[in-house]
Amino acid sequence: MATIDDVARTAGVSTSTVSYVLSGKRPISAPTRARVERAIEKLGYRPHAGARALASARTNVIALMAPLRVGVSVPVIMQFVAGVVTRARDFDHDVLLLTQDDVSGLDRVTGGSMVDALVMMDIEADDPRVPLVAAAKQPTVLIGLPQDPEGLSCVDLDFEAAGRLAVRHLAQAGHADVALIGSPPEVLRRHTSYAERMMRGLRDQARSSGVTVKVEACDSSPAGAATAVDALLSTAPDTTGIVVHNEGALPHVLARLAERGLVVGTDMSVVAVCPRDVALSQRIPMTSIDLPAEDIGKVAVDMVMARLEGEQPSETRLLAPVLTERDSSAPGPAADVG
Amino acid sequence: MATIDDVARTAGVSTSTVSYVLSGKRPISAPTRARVERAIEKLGYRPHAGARALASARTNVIALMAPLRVGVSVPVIMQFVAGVVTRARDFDHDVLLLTQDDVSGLDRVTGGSMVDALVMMDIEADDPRVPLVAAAKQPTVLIGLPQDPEGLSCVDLDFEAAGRLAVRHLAQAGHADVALIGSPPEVLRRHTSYAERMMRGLRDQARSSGVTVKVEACDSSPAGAATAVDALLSTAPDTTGIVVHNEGALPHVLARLAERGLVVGTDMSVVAVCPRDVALSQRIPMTSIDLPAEDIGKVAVDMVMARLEGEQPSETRLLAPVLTERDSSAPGPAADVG
DNA sequence: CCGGATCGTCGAAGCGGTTCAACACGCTAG
DNA sequence: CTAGCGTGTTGAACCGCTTCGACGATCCGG
Repeated sequence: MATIDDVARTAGVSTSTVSYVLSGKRPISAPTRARVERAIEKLGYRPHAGARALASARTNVIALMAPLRVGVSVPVIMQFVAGVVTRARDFDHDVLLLTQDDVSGLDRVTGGSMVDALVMMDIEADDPRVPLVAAAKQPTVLIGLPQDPEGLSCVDLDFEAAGRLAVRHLAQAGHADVALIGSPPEVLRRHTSYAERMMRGLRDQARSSGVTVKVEACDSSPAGAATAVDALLSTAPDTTGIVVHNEGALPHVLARLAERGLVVGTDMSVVAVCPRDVALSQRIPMTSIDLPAEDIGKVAVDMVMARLEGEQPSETRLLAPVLTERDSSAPGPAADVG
Repeated sequence: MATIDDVARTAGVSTSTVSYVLSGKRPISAPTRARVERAIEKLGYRPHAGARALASARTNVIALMAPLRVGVSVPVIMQFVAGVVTRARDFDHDVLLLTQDDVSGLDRVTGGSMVDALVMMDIEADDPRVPLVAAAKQPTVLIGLPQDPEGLSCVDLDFEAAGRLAVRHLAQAGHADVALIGSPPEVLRRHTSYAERMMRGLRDQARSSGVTVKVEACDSSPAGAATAVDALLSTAPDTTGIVVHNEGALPHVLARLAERGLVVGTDMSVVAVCPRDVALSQRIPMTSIDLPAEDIGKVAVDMVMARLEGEQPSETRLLAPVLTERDSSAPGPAADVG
């Protein structure tokens, strides 16, 4: 591999000049720049990342900590990841991937100066990683909200608003009894905050819209979905509107409703909270509140980069939910008959 | 951040001694080692990754190039990734994540010495990335097979054997007319080799088992699956055994079969080629040939690490397929009646 | 015609590790 | 008693790049 000295020699300039051509931090005359660039081209020179990191205290790498295994729905994770990686490239950064459970990885990458910044997904209410990154010298952005987001940078969908929006949509369509089929019990147990925020919004809006709301936790398996649907329909048989906030369970919920002879979009209105493509790949196109995972990932990177440049203060950003009506929801019992 | 010199000073030794304590490359007496370790502990010292990379020409990072977007099924990708990341940690390496389409990323990370080695997923027959990594100084392992794997390291499921196994299973169960519902057309168009290897094995075994085999490409959408099923059943109405090699389409294929009044596991035997958990989360537990994505990822890392240590020659490893009988396959028309 | 900016370039000092040759020391063998 | 050896430790060179202070040249106004 050619070094910067090789380039300098073949261009007939000093190494610092080459460095300045590369970084643009000092003015270089056009002819000199041209000679240097020709030399770089000719030698196929690539700056050594380690040397650069050592000298400049910048790695141009950000760490992304993602849950590679359980619970959270896989397509959603991938979209977050895709968003983060592509946006990072826009800032000329690469992404180092850490798994959620590798808590010591935080120390490793921050303490070892392997990365300039961190993005962490799937934050729990009382997340053990939060104090660690708060102590790190690298800025961090959390995807999801911990108990106390004070002084931290966070992004997420505004699930509380999403809950309100879903209920408002159903209530306005004339549904008087609605339900949530939500996250698996273990997610609730971990107090992943989105589930709780969702429920809060749901209940708020139910109260002010004057509708009843029943909540069922739901395993992502076919059996779990069946159990939840059955439980719901036996304890709240008047339910005509369901919000499903569980991508994994969604197809199985729909299957169970069908098995019980309920036609979604006619007998039962269903609003899904999930990524657009998941909503579109069900047996019928689902009315849904989009979970813009890729966008959230991108925003996370934008925020972390902002903090890396200027000394932006930390902030938490909640993205407004958007509901798209498709074929799975329809007017309910109390609807004005046009 | 404390440096190695700080540690040396507080331990009362030279920096090289600290370095040797850390690396174990020279014998250090117990008392000295203890003093150094205490100092490290006390100062919370972490070696600077960049400095280390510069001096040792080793980054302890491997690059993983994964398709973060289309085509290939998302859960499978995640399992590959999870396998790679966890196994990399066993070798004290971290993972830098590149997207498939970021071809220039290869140059960047190899030329810039950002990584010690590479793992690339989703290799196509005539993959443009192959010549690039072949020219790189870092060893590379491909997940999937290019046209000519000569001189390259590759891992994959032995799809040809999987095809044979699937047909043999169905043929032995008494099915005389079988079919493949396979990858989306665009995957075939890219000549991703697994699809072709699968078909080859399928046809080979069909010939020697004396059964007919019909092949349908299949989009992963509900509509695509319906089209494929309908086409199959109209052009080959005698089909009683289907191999589905398309995780995304699998649920929709099953749904369409049900819509047409065919009971899977009775009227129609279906063998899925997919990860175990996908097979288990369908409407009924599927007889399947496991696609051990996580294992493949791990093997890829093992191979790449082996090449990093000794000067192992490159090799290609095909994992033997395993078929697990569950509820979606049953004896067919020609079965001996017990 | 001179003093002082301005512009472009350079030299050298780090950045924080690894590693090699060398050395001090206490032993054993001759 | 000395030559020779192994063990444990050290000093210093080096890895490839960034960046700061300085310097020569050119240009301006006075």
